[in-house]
Amino acid sequence: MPQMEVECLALKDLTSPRKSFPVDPEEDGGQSEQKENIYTDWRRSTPLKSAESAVPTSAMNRKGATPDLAHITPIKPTSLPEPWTPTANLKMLISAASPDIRDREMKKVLFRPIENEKPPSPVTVVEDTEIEDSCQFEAVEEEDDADADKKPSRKQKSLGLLCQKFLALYPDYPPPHSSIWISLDEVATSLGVERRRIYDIVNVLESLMIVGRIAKNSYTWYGRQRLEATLEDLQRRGRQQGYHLQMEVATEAREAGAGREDDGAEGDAGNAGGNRKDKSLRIMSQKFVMLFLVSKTQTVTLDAAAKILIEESQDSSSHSKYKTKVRRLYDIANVLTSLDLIKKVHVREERGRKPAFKWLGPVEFKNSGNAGNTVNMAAVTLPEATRPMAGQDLGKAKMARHASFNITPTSVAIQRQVSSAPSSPRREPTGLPYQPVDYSKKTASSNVCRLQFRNSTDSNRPTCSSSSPLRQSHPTLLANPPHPDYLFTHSSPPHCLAYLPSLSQPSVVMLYRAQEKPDQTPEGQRSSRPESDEGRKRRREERDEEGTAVKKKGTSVLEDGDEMRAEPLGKASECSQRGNARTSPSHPEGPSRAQALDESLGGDSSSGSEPVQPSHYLYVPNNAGLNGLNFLLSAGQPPASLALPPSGVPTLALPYVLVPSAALPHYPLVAGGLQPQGSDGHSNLSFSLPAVVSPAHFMMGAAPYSMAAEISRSPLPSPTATPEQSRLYVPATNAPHSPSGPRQTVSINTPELLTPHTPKETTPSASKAFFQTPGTLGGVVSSVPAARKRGSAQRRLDVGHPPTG
DNA sequence: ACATCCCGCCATGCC
DNA sequence: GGCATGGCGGGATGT
Repeated sequence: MPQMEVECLALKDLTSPRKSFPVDPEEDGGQSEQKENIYTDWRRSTPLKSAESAVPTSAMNRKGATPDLAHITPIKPTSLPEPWTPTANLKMLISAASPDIRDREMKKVLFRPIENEKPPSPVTVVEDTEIEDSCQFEAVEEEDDADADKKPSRKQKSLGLLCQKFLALYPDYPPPHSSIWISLDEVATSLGVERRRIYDIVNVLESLMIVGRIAKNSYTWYGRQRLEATLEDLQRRGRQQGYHLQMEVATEAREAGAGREDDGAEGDAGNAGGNRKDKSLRIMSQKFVMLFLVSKTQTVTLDAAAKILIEESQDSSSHSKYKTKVRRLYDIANVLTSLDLIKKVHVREERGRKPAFKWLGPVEFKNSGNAGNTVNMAAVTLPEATRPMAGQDLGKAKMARHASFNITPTSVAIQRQVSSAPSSPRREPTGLPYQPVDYSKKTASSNVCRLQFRNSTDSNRPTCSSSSPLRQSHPTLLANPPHPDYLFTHSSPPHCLAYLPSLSQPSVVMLYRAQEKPDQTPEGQRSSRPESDEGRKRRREERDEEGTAVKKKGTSVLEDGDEMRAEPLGKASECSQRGNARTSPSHPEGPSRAQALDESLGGDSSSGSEPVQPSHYLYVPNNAGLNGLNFLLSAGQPPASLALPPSGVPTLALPYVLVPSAALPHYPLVAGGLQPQGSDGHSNLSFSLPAVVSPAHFMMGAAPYSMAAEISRSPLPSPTATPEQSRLYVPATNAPHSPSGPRQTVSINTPELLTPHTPKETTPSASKAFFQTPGTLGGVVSSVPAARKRGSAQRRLDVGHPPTG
């Protein structure tokens, strides 16, 4: 049974011998709270998006598995030959795959999108940077294999890239109840970077509640579920703090306004001024975001931000402070850029241009009432327990900790308790909710998350995001399945059809009827999708475009220093273009994946919504095991609906059919190899499938995270499977690669075929390189491991004492 | 020359 | 004192 279920957990768990998680959620919670380390098992299980497919590498299991150790920060790495890394399996798989292909794909993928999109556009002016940036991120990894090793360029090591890799490891919208644990140490190892870097990323992510700190070395991944609520909250706080005024002022003269900003808050107020925390990147990140959210133009120059954030009060230090601040802002900006929340632009001034960042995220929140948003976002999806922030409550509480935020505690910042030293586990009443609890339960059974289908009709949107019909229909993972047996449950009558009793194998079958079009408007659909990679990418593209446009305009428009002015234009344009995304209250985030998908597919994106055929999705169990799985495709929905992210990122919630290779014939696929049968029910896949037939499995569309996990976990007998799987799991990175111009169809990889083409798949994640920071890791993932790199300090220490285990 | 920002020293704070 | 965090800024890299 356990096997069957979809797990949220990482493959590791699976792989690891002791996957079972003994811990009860509650228990943990209690104890663990106190002890950071307690979370032992959990941590281990950090599920990565990337999922390593379960490689037979039991060996891979984390360090030996000493439970204790495990949960504890793996400080001294026992040098195991291979430390378990979240991505280890993946890497292995990848490795298995031909490197050549990988590389090729990677490159293609990485580079293309951006290039394609932008190239034509004349816009050179302002944007350039943007492009560059994006390129940076995207460009990365591949090299590693070959030459990169030698010399990872600086860009390859950039925080932004690293962040993307990090993000790629986890789903944007994890199933509500599922908790995804993140072990900083593991992540650092898997990404091949030193912890210090991870802290930078995590701090920023934490500021947006994308992750939450649980204990030392342990974080929980929330993904973007709470993001909107968090942003809303930040916006509110920003206004309360008068940032908007400052922004205005700052632009022109930082004069007056500047002084008062929160700095005061920071510095003095409660914070005890001295706390480091006050200066924390986390807080700075929130403030920085606030600036965008309150800015009319939503464009903030680095300079202005730095000034505002600095207590200007101090002249003396100001200069050095300024520099430092700017440096930090770059760090933050890199992370935010990776999240697609901002993009770099330049504001023109007389003298020249000033670096600035433009907010790409949602600005308007539907429910102005904070609660509202949150509700949508988090609340709905998340079970109460989970619902994190929905309430500001939590947030407030958390926020309260920081003096800086005294004003309005917002949920947003999850403040780890300040007090909590690094080590202290902060446990918030609700904050953590998800994680442990359900999880453990599941885990007991084997940590499995079950998929649940929701009806579109249901009001609630499925998780996080907007309500898109698709999304709704999509299965989501449930933390607590009513029954262990069921893999899927359908929440609402309408669509969800069947759930399968637990099958012994990973194979699952699900039938589901597609609903007709959801009530929702097309937009809704789009928006619905929490933006995942695709969405983001999409947005990104759009933005770029708009940006371009804007810039063009902007160029003229922008005047010195006024970022703001520029903004308006941009905004307008944006609105027009993709109004939904941003503006639309409901979908602040942007076009949904579906849309993206559509577009990418070439299908009518616009229509995207439309045609939902009465689809039902089949999920075919594969007794055979993963090997058996060949396909996952959505039967009913229009291709468009399938959101295959260009990037290959898995969309979490798409309905699919999983068909065994044998079965394929039965299902008409239009795509590539398949014949278009088209019988209605089964839609044809418009995307091209490479070789559909391939026995190997391929998965179309991203599987829900959980699913992926599931699959992955299943033992893959055949090596072949692995590579693919890996792909499947491949998380979508953030948009780094936007779909290249052409919509790529869904790329399905056949195992053997792996090839190609489909850049999407190839998402960076695929390549191991992707995960590793160039340079850092030796070729092998594990390499790092032995000793995670210690901070310099530690290193020093180490020098004295070699790390013991 | 200037913009970025990696790297890692070292402070902070908890145990 | 050990360790986890993370502030900070020198100096390297990119353009």
